[in-house]
Amino acid sequence: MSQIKTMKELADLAGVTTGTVSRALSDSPLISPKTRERLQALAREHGFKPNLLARNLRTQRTGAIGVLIPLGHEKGQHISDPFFITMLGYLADELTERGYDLLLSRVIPEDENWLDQYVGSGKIDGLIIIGQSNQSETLDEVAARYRPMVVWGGHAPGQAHCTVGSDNILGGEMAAQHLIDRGCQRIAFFGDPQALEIAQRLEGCKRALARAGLADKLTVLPAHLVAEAAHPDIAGFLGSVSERPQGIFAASDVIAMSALRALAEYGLAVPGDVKVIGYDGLAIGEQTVPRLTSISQDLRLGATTMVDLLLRRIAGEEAGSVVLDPRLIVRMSS
Amino acid sequence: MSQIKTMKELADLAGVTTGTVSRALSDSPLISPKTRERLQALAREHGFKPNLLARNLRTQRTGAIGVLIPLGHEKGQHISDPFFITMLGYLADELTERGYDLLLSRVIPEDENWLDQYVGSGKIDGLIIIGQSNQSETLDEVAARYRPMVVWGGHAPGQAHCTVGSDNILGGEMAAQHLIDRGCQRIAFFGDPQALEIAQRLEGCKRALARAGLADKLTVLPAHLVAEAAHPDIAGFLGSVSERPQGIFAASDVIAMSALRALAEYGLAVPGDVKVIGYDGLAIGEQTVPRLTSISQDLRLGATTMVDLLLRRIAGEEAGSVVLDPRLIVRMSS
DNA sequence: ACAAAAAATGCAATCGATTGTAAATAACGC
DNA sequence: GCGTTATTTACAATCGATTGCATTTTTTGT
Repeated sequence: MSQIKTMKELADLAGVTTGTVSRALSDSPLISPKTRERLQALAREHGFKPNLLARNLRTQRTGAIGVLIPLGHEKGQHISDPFFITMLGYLADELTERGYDLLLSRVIPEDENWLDQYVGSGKIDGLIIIGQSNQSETLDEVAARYRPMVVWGGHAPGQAHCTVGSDNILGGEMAAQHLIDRGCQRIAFFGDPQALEIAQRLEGCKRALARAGLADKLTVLPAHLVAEAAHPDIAGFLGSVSERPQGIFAASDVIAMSALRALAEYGLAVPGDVKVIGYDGLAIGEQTVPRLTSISQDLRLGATTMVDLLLRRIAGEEAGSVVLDPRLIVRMSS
Repeated sequence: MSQIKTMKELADLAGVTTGTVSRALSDSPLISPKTRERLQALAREHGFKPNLLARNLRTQRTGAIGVLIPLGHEKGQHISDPFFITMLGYLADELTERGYDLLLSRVIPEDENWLDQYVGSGKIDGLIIIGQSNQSETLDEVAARYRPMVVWGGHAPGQAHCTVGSDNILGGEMAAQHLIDRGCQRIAFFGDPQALEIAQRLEGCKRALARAGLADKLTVLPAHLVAEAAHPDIAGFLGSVSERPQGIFAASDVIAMSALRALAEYGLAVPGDVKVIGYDGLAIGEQTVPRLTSISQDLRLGATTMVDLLLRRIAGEEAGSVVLDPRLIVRMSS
C-alpha cells in the first residue's frame, strides 16, 4: 500500500481528476454518492490527508490563531509563569475545541514593529495577546489597521485595542474590604503599579480603605511579578518594616505565594498573625499551605470571551472590550 | 501609502518581476546590489511581508513544530498542569530561539489515528509529544513511517519511537535512598505504576529499599497525577493507614504538593513527622511550605535535547533516544 | 570597436489544493 | 427514439511565493 501524498495521486489512482476528489472529500453535493463513497474509502485506505498549507493558501484562511506573550517591562518572566500557562491552557482548550490551532510565540518587544512579524504573515487568522506589558501604544497603533486582535489586560478609557480582563478596581476593592472585614487595619499592598492592571487594583484597594477610614494605614511595596524576584522584595520588606501589617494584599497569586513563603520563614502564622489575599484565583492557590484566599478572575471565562470576540472580529463583526466580574474566593489564608 | 499585500504588487510598482523581488528580498547573489537595495527599501516603506503560507508551500517547510499533549489515561488532566506548562515554556523558549514556531494542540486520543491528523498535514516540520500516556503502541506504529517525531517519556527496550527522558529507575533509587539516609524506614510510594515512567521510578525505589533490607516496609498508593484527584487519594490513605509512613516518595511534584497539603491538614509536621520527596524538580517546589525536596529532571535540558534530536531527524540524520541524569535537590521537606 | 564572458533580470513551471464554468453523461417526457 | 433537463465530472484558473533556465544587459579583453 503505497503512501498517497497528494490529491493528484489519489485522483490518478481512481481515474478521476483532483477537482472531483476535492469535492468528494468535502462532501460537496455536486458529487454522486457513489463516487463520493468510493473516493472517501480510497482516501481512508491509503491514509491520504490533504495538505493544509495548500488548502489554506487557496481558501485564504489558516485555521490557526497566534498567541503572543510580550515580555516587556518585567525581565526574566517566563512563559512558564503560572498565570501565563494557566491562560494558555484555557486558550488551547477553547481554540482546539473550535477547530483552531494555537501558534505560540514568546516575544521580547525590542524593535518598534515586533507585532508586524505576525500581522499579515498569512500564518494566522487572528491574534491573541496575553498582557499589555508596557506596549499599550504599539497595541493601539496596530489595532487601528489590524482588526482580528484581542488583548488580555486592563481596559482604560480611550484605548484603541480590544481588551478582555476583569474589573481590577472592583477586584482591588473586594480584596481590601475582605481584609478589613477580617479585622485588618494596617494593610500592605504588594505589586508594582507601573502596570495598568496593578495600578487599578491598588486604586480599588485605596477606595475600600478610604471608605473604612483607614487610608493612612496602607503601605505599598512595588514587588516584582516574577516569583524568584518577588521573594527578596518581600523578605526585605518584612525584615525592615517597623509595624508589621495585619493584612497583605498581593497583586497576583504568584506574589502571594512568595509572601506566604517569606512569612513562614519569619515564623509568622497565616492567617493568625498576618492575613494574605492574592489576585488571579489560580489553581496553585489550592496547593499552598495554607490554601490561598484570592480574587478570582475566571480565566476560563476570560479565554472563552477572548476567543469569542476574536472570532467575531475575524467574521467582520464589530466587537468591543469586555470587563469581567472578579469574585472573592475565601480559602484558608485570611 | 497603499498597503502592498503581494509580491506581484511590489514588482509592478518597481517595474520588475516577482522573481526579481523574491531574490532581492532573500539577499540572493544573483541580484545587483543596487536593485536589491531599492527593492528592500520599497518593501520596508510599504510594510510588505511575504505570505508565509505560499513560501512554505513552495519550499516545503513550514518553520513550525507541532507540540502535542495526549491526555490519554488520566482524565481531567489539563494543559495547565504544572509539568506540562513548564515543559511547554522551555520548548517555546528553545524553539523560538531557533526560529521555529510552536503549534500547540491538546489531543484526546480517541480514534485510532489521532496522530495522523498532524503527521503529513504539511503544517509542521516535526512533532514533539509530551508524555506517552497509554499510547505507546500508536507511537511506535507512527514512528515507523514518520521520522521527525520525538517523545518525552520513558525509554523501554524494543521501543520504536525516539524518546527523551530521565533515568527513572536511577531517579527512583536516589529518592528512596535519600529517604533512607534521612532515617526513614516505612516508606510510601504515591503514584500509579500503570504509566511506564512511574513504574520505573517505583522499580528504582524497590531496589534501594531491598538493598537496605527494607523491602517489606514499602506501601504503594496508586494516586492520580492530577492534583485535584490526588488529594482525596492521599487524604484517604493517611486517614486509614495503621502505621504512618516516615517517608513519602511522590512520583511527581504535583502529587507531592497534594501530599504536603494533606499532611498539613492532618496536623503532621514536614519534615518532622513525615519526610516528603517529589519528582520533577519543578519551580513551584520552591514555593511550597516547606520547600519541596525533589528529584530534578532538568526539563530545560530535556527540552533542548528534544529540539536537538528533532532538528537532526528533520535534517535526515539518525538520532536515537536520550536518557538524562536525574539529580537530587534537597530542600526543606526531607 | 567588437566578440566573448559575466552579470542581472525576465519567463514560466511549480508547490497542492479549491472552485467557477464548460462538457459529458444520465434521466425523462412524449 | 429524440430532444430537453438534471446530474456528474473534467478542465483550467487561482492562491502567492520560489527557482531553473532563457534572455537581455553589462563588463571585459584585445
